[in-house]
Amino acid sequence: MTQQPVKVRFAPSPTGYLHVGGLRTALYNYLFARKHGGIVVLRIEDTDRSRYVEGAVENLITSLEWAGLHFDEGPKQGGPVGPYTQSERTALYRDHVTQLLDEGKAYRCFCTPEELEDARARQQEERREQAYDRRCRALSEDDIRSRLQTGTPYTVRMKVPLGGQLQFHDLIRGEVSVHYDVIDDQVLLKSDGFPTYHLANVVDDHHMGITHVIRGEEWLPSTAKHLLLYEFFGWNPPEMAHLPLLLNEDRSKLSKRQGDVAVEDYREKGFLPEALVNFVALLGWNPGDDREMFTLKELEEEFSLERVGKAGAVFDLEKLRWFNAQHLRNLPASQLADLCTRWLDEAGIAPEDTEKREAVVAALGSYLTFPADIAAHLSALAEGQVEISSEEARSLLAEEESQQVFLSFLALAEEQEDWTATEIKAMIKRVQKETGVKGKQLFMPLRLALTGEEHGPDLGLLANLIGKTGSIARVQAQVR
RNA sequence: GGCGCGUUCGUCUAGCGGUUAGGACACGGCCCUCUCAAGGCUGAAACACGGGUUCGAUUCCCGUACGCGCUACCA
Repeated sequence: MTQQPVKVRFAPSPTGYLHVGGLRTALYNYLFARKHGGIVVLRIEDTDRSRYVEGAVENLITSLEWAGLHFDEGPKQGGPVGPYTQSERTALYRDHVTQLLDEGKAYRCFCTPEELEDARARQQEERREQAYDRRCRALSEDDIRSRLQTGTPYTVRMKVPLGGQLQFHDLIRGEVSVHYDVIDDQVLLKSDGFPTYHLANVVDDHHMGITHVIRGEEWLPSTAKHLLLYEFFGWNPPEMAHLPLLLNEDRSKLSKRQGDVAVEDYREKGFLPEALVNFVALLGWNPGDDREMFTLKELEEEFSLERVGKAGAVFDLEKLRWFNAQHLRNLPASQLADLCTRWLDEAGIAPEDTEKREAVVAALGSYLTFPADIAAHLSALAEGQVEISSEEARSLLAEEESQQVFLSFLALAEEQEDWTATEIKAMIKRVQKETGVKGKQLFMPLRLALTGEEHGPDLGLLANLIGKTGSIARVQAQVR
């Protein structure tokens, strides 16, 4: 492997959305490139025409950019080795197939999908190994010519050596060896003229100058085929690094059936890109110490493939929620207010009153896992009267002691000049002195009268946010 | 069925021959506190199993079990 500038790629197929596993693969590629001052390219692997999904590429790019992952080269921004969409590179693949055919390293296969299907079913039934029987590998020249003349559709398969084994070094797994006799004569060119993944990824990685292939573990078994192709073409293969899989709770490969897998699903649910990236980065990688909170920038400096583990990782939604709450809390008040803008508007807190909006989110920040959670806490601060729904609360408010507290509070509040949280706290202290009521008996009636809730942030803070007039009106409303 | 890869608390993980096996999420307790969150402290909780190698294995080697992946004219 020659020492050249690092160049990696994230090569998803446009199936409609970005899978969180794909996000992690993209992230690791991105981090590896950034760490080594290299280049990261986005390549679209759309060689399966039957799976074409409208708008999928745009969606993919939107999700990647939302996560903060920006590519140096790709279908949108172009680059020196484009195009970056495989369906636009078919001529290149055909040329390489022709070369292989000419050199006797590949052959035409005229078997129909039905025949292959039958053969497979039979092997399955007899519980034998499932592999193509290579019947077309031995076709005579005449045979091939006559079939071509009648226009019989065909595929092109690679001629895998009949014996021996191939060993390679994986940056994550170490030495891996595979025997040739268990490798199928893989189809390289489909009968519709499009290449399979196996051919296209090798041809593209080579021509795009990819130095490190970082991809999911599901590709490990076919890596031998890919390496064989490099050999056929006389090319230097890139370094290989196969990432452990992301798993469902039952430890199967993370799939749609068992929950959300699309990045956009998480986005819609109120997860922050910072949180999702942080969480997913730690699914398979760790910094070697106890740190867990990372920004993308920090990850760019810390990441290394050496610290990527080998075993699959269960996607634990509970921990992701925790990361979200942490990142939400780390946000400056202005940003948090922006995220909560919809609910602040609904609560009637004027958009121009940025000071109040930021004070509100600062007071409520530690209660939130998602921005939307703020709605549940805002009713206490909204305009108008509060509603006391529980019977228990109503009877507490009616108690003689509570009524004394209210009267004392009202008298002092009228004279109160400054309505800051600390002043209000001091004032409540005076209520305590006057009435002799303290602790829970003092605060709970006030809290209920002011907010209608029995739980919430510091009462001084809340009364400040409700304002002097509002506070007095609310307490007044509870006086018999 | 074949092949490959993997296996430390429920989950994410640290550990790279000698540790009271550490941290985080979740869970329990305590503290803080008017309350609820947050925060602090704390508790319970793991080396899949069997053989080697070694003075000594969670760590190295081999088997077994289990799990997962691949086995398409899908990626």
